[in-house]
Order: sequence, then structure tokens, then C-alpha cells
Amino acid sequence: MGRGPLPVVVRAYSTLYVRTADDLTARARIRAAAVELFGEQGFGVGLRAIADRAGVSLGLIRHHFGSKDELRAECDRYVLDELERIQQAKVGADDPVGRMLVNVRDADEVSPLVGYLVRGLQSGGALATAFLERLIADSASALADGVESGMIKPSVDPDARARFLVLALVGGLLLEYSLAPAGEDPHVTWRRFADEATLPGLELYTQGLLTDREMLDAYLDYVKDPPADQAG
Amino acid sequence: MGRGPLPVVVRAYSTLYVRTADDLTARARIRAAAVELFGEQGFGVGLRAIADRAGVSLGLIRHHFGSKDELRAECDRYVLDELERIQQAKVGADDPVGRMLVNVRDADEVSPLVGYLVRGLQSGGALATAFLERLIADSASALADGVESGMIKPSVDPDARARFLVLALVGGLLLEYSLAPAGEDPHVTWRRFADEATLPGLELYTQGLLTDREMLDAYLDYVKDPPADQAG
DNA sequence: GTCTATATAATGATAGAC
DNA sequence: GTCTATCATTATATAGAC
Repeated sequence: MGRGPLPVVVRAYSTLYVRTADDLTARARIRAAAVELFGEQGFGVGLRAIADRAGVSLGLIRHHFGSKDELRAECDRYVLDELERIQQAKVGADDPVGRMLVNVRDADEVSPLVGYLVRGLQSGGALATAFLERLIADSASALADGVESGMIKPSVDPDARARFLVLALVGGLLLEYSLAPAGEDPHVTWRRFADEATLPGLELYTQGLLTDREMLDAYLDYVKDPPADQAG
Repeated sequence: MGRGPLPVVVRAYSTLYVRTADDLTARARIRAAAVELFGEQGFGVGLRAIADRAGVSLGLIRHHFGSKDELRAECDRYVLDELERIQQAKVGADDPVGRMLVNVRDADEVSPLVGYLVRGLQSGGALATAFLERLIADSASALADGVESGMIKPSVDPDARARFLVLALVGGLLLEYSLAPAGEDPHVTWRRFADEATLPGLELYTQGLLTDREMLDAYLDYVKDPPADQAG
């Protein structure tokens, strides 16, 4: 590891969302307005509000996207692609655990995308499934690397562990959003979760919670030899 | 601990939701229908659908509850009270860690309440705040008991740890719901999460994840003596 | 490509009869 | 307490002018 307390991350996504609305075509303005408003107010937001923010008429949304569902689907694809692009820029991070933790600690300048992603995860649907399954697969791979290099302890079920860790971390972040004051900047909420979660997270990852193996061993026995009245 | 692999829990809530709709007053039927439909389809569901399921007219909802918001508020209070009642029946559980884990493993026959709770947690609002803050306080207390009795390792920030653990566990469960097929029985989803999460959860709680203290110590140093360009 | 105007359906709120 | 009938608003979807 370098000098810093946590792995340093390549910050190469400064051109993500800083184009002003004027530079975009009407179609792109509509999509950008939809991503913002869906993220700020949820998917119940009306097409008129989107048209207003984009500075276009209601009819033009219909012309370009056909229906609200198709607009939503295009926003899903767009957000997923942008997040993929951002993650590619971060691949320079220097170790597997760092890649996982750093995604919680460092996430600037992506507020509209984060807000939309949060809404999408809360609502389920295609975006949530695609995003989480990809994240779980990436984490499983990173954890396997860590096990091989000796940084991470092995697990009796590595895939289940990767899934559990991702759901817990992302789910905790999501709950932080649910508890946040309405209308708070997504970036502020994200940052607060990072501040609150890093210490107990590292502590848990380092020392665990229980002082002995009794419960784990009991459960492993239970799985191997379940009680008769529970067997299928 | 007794013979079983996990602490056995008093199952004393069999009268929770098994009254048939016919036994209830119209007001209670409306509330029950609202809890079910809000849980199944979210808070966007119309008052007409609720009236239909309750077997009453639209006007009667207005007569008893005044507005949709007031109906929603009453459902919040009702669900929170019922969950409190269920938890009281479980207080017989015999150790603090068991109380925490068992809430994930054992949760039968409360599907409508769980469905509503999940929607409430995803939407934020009064129910989510009240439920989580209470759960965090209970868990902090249980963890403190466990530390005192030697079952749980101490933490440098016990309150932050309790909050982190609750948000992670509840948030993971919430994400399982987001990923579940639309319309799946909440109980089935809950059970699947318990099956998937118990092993990696116990493993993480028992052995942690990292093989050495390097990252934790580095972060503790970082907190104690932050870099100049980050100081406020 | 972009707009205005309108159709159609659904919502919550209300008034008043029984 | 319970109902029917209606209002005002808002949603998306559509048609057609420029």
C-alpha cells in the first residue's frame, strides 16, 4: 500500500455530468432532465415536469421516446452505462479490498446518477438486477484474488459471502437514503454513510464480532444434519 | 446454549393476523386491506382498490379516515404497534446475539406486516425512522450486554457499530425484496434471505474478513491525524 | 423537430341520500 | 354508518399544425 491510509483512486471522470444543458440536443436534455427528476422525486414524477425542466414540450417527449416506460428504460440503460464507464476509470485501484471499500468512500460529482440508482434499487426492476449482479460478480472475483494473495480469509461458500457483503453494504447505503431528509443532495447522504460506516465496517472486517466459534460451528452442524421436522 | 443450533424463540404471536376479514368492523377491514395493498403494490395504490378489497365503498374510507394521508398514517401506527407486540413476545430469547440473528431467521406468518414494512422502509418517512431507530437502540443495548458477558468483542465506537450492523442487515433484506420477482409472497423472500445470509453472516461475525489489522490501524491513524488538504 | 390542442382514463375529494 | 353520484385535478396518450 502507498502512503495514504486507503488506496488512492484514479479520478478520471470529471467530464461526466458537467456539460451544461445548453450544449445537449433536445433528446439528451430530456433524458438528463428525466434522470434528475426521477432521482429527486421518484418514478411517479410526471412527464410535464420533465418537459418543463428540459425546456421542451410534452409532445416532444412522446416524439422522441414514445412512452414514459420507454423513457424510463432509456434512462436505465444510460445510468448503467455511465456507472460502468466510471468504474472502468477506477480499475487502477491497487488491491481488491480497496476496490470494494473505496467505492463507498469515494464517490464525488455523480449526484444525479446516484440519486437515480438509489431510486432504481429501491424499486427493483431491470436496473437493480443488472447493477447488483454485476457488482456481486466483480466483488466475488476481487475477494477470490484477495484470498489467493493472503489478504482475505477463505470462506466455506465464497459466492454466498460475496452476495451477502454486497447486499449488506449497498443495502445499508440505501437505508441511509431512506432516513435522509427529503431533498438532501445525494452526494451529502453518500458521504455521511461513508463517514459513519468506514470505521465499524473495517472493525467488523478485521476482528469480527463474536469471541468464539460456537454459533458458527453449531450452524454448520445444523446445515449438515438438519432436524427431522424441517427436512423437505 | 440448549440442544438446538440456534436459540429457540417463543412463538406466541399466532393470533396476529389469522382473524378472517368477516370478524372485523368495516373500519378495521379497511385498515387491513390498506396494509395488504400498500404492501403488495406500494403506496401509489388507489383508494378504490382498497375499498374493493375491504368490501366497502369509496365514501366510507373518507368517512372513517378523512384522507389517503391519514389512512396511511394510521397504517403506519398499526404496523409499528403490531411489530412491537410481536417483538415483546420474543423477548424470551435467551441471549443478545441470538435476539439479533433470530429476527432474521424466524419470521413466520407476518407477511402483510412485512410487506408493508418493506415498502415503508424503501419510501422513508415516519415508519422507517421510528422502526430503525428503535431497532438500532435495541441492538446497541443487546450488543453492550454481549460485550459485558464476554460473547461480543468490544468496539471503539459501540453506537456506530450497532447502527452499521442494523442498517447492513435490514438493508440487505430490503435489497433481497427489490430483487425478488414481482408479487412474490413477502414471507418467501424473507425466508430466502435468511437461508442465504445466515452462513456468510455468522462466518463474518466469527472470523471477520481481513487477515491482518493493517487497514483498520491505517484508518484509525487517518481519523486521528487527517491530511492537511482534507481538514475543515 | 417542435409545438398546441385535445382525448381518455384514473385519481382523491366532496356532497348529499338513506 | 354506509352508500351513490359527481367534481376537479392530473396523468398519459394522441392528432395534427407549422
